[in-house]
Amino acid sequence: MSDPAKPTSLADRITRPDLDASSASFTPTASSAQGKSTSWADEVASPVGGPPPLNQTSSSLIAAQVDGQVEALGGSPLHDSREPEVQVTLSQIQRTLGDPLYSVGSFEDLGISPQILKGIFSMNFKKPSKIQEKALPLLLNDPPSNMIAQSQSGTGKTAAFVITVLSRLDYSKPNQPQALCLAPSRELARQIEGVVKSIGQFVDGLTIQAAVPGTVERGAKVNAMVVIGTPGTVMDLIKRRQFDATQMKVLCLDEADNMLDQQGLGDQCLRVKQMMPSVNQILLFSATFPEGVMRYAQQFSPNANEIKLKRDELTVAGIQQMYMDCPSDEGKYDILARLYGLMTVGSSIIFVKKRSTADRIADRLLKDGHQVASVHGAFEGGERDAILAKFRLGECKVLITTNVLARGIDVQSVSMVINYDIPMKGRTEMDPDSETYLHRIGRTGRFGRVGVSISFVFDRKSYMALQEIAQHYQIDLVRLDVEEWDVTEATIKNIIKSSRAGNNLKA
DNA sequence: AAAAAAT
Repeated sequence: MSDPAKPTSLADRITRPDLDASSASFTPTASSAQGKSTSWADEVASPVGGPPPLNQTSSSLIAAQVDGQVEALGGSPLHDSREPEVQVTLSQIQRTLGDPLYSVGSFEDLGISPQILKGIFSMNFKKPSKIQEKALPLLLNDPPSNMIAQSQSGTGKTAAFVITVLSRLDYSKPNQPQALCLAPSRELARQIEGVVKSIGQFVDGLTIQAAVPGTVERGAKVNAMVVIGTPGTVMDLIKRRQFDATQMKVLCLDEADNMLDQQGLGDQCLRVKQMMPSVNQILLFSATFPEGVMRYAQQFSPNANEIKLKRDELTVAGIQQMYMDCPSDEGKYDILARLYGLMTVGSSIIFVKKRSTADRIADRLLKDGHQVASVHGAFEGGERDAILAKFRLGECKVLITTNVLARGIDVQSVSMVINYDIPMKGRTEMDPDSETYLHRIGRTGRFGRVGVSISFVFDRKSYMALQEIAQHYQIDLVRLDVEEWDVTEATIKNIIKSSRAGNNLKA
């Protein structure tokens, strides 16, 4: 699409066939439209063959938008009017059973036990979120039916399946594993374990156990009613006969698209499922279900009721998505260091691609006098638990990590997420990873709060990757200008302050 | 490349 009749230096540099500035999802800033900045990203965004880009974003506008969002939250961040409508598809079986497809207005209407209800309210849940009000009647209906449920990050998927699991247990068999939840990382499994403990704290006789590396001694038995684990460890324990899975009733995969898609993980999940002959309810939950994986998911969880979202309904409105273009790959570090002050207003997570980058950046920030921690798969299990515990407590406010923490982790004080490296699929580095992007930024803006995500781009490839992600979700990203640091800083600060106000609403 | 299992 670049015009060969106009072989400008710009066109030479950016041979970009499908970029049309008029349809680009990026929102250029004032400086780019004025041609003031010389950044290559501006050049990409400026007309190659199309009309000049619109110029509508200013920091004051951003601040106003964010203020409006905080306003819209009202008194309850748990009840977010911005959540999109979900599309519910009933399985054939469900249709013949009559129509349980109503929304409950309150947790009391679900008919769950008073003990579980007490646990729900003790977690400060007041009303069911959109996904909860749609999914729970189907999940709790008898006989049990399978479910594939999609909902945005931070809208209460975990609580939905935990309530279901607790409602399915036979409390006369305290030493018999009856429900299994699997997650793609140790940290997420631990977190779910915590939610089960919280919601189940008033349930008499409930037993809960984590099955992640290092939690089950060799030769010891897994004999809790609810087991939460990672696939490898669980498979291992079943094979060694430390874990009797024969009476298992409910199998739940959190981050199901990741669990079924990823080579290795998918195999392990399938094998675990095959070792559980009496399972009668298979639950798959995620914020993302790419089409290819969805088909496999439907095989894994046959005849499931489905709750789906459209692609452009996946992003959470409370997350202000921004980007910053950096002078070079190495130049990203200086920008990051300059952002440190803002990162500690709330808590922040910095995502990088490689473990080695996480180590390198963490070391350098520490040397430069900044307090940060890093965590990734090379750390020993106990150490990983300890670092995350510190982060949750706010004792450590800046965490540098890999995709290990991209999914599911719920730390409500996180007001900023930085994509130091844009997430990419595969080894070839050609495919932007839209799903991982969405999950990463979903670490902030949870349960109706506001947050900021800043993605670093530094060359044509990284810019185009981000551009593609923005187009995938049909969203605008706001450009932060390195040249106008004061404005940039004020803009971010404004949003983060709103985020903290949002937190206070909960109290 | 990272993750998830150890061996």
